[in-house]
Amino acid sequence: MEHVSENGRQKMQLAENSRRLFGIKQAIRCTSLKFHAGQMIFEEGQRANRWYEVLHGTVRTCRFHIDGSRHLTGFYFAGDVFGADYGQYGAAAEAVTDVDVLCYRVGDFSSGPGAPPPEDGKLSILFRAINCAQRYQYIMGHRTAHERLAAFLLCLKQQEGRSSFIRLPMSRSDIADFLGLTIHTVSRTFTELARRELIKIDGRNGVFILDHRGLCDLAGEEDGGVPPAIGGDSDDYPGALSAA
Amino acid sequence: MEHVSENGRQKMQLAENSRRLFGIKQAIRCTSLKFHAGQMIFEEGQRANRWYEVLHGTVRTCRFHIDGSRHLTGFYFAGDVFGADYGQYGAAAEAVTDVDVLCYRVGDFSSGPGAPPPEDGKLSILFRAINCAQRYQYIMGHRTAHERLAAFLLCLKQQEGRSSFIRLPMSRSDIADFLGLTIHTVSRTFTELARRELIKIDGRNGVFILDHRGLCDLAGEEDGGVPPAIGGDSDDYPGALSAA
DNA sequence: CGAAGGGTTGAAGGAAATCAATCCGAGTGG
DNA sequence: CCACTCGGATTGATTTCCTTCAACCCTTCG
Repeated sequence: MEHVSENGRQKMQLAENSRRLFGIKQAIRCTSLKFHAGQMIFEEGQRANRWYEVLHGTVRTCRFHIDGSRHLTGFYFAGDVFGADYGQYGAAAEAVTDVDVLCYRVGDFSSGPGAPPPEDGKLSILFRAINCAQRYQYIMGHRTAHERLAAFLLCLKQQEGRSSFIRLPMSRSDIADFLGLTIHTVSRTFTELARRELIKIDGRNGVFILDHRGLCDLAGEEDGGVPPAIGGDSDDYPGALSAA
Repeated sequence: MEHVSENGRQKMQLAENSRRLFGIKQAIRCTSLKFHAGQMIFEEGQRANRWYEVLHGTVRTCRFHIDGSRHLTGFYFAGDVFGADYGQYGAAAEAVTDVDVLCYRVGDFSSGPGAPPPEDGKLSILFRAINCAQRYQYIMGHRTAHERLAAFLLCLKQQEGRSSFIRLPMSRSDIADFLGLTIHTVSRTFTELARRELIKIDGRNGVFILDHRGLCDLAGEEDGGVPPAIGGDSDDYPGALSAA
């Protein structure tokens, strides 16, 4: 796991080519953008008000743990879509090579005569599905069994609300097959977390979170699974230089 | 990793409650279904013509390697959405507990006056995003470095088309942070795969696939990353008993 | 030419898989 | 009621694999 000291965020230099593509792209307004290798496209935690389609080149999405270690959640090539997050971006996006992308605005997607507001529309269902997938991608990014199980429990706790009790409807075998571990390691790790008084095991199908903060530390997270909002709420492209 | 001999697919017993929810669910037709713990909701490879929202209970999605080992790609609780795949389901869905779900038909989603066909509509962009996420979830389900790298290369090969040459625009460090390994292990594994004559390394940014079949075996896959279509193409609910 | 960054390779230590045994609770039947 | 079985879960001992630490190679660039 590499420790990346500073994401060299060079001056953004993008050739803007805004237009409406009637017929070709179903009348969704999209903007053609260019990024150079290494450039940041959006940051983790920013409001997710755009998403992107790769036309040419390679893009990576990445998250950082509090210890500085980096985890890439995906590579995107020509034809792939990235950044379709719900609410805020769960990972930053950076250009691996020089890239050309199409940038769609979320508002334009679901707007139209009589269209529901974007937050409540039918599209939100799909965004929620994407968020589910990314939530789990994130857990798998953790290296050790302790970190994975801690992240998993924090993820479940989010579902449960504020209660310190977490129901575990699935078997140890399910948890193991999900986290990419064996039931032995899962069981041992549960025991170990209980020994450290981070959790208290309540039968087969439940645990109490005793030390939420400790679990977060172990999982390498700031808080209970949701990355903190660090980006601004501006609707304009952050730091973009309009080449108009 | 558990070896599941047979997915006891009991007689499906679902209380159907078809209706149109105008106003509440944006006029999308959805059906309320019930499944008992352990029941299959849909199979891997089936045509993905429905997706689901959990109302109550827990659902898991899983894939099987050719060696019989199982990998769960996600758990879904009340409010979560699953099955929103593009083309065919990338993983089977099973009820962990007794569950109530809402079942949406893909066709009904994007249909309407003047709507584009579902395969080509703007919604397909979001489905593709979901597929991207799931593709990578699958890779992370592999246990050893050999399996992960093999699955990763096969995934890239899919992008490249039929050529046996794969471009690797990203650094070893990127690959490591993506696969949850160190650059040392990645480098060693590349060398080892080359020694076994499964691949041939071509500089830093390219490899040739010498033994596609061998890589598939190593990755535990049937073919180059895409699960084979095993399900039928019927638009009706497979094996469902209408409780009308 | 020398420095720097990415990549490869070797040796040693540690974490998880594997092999194996035991425990525990639920369900069953005597 | 108790013995028995069965599946899931826990725990211990050993092996395997990956990480870590370290050194070195190669290419690029000033």
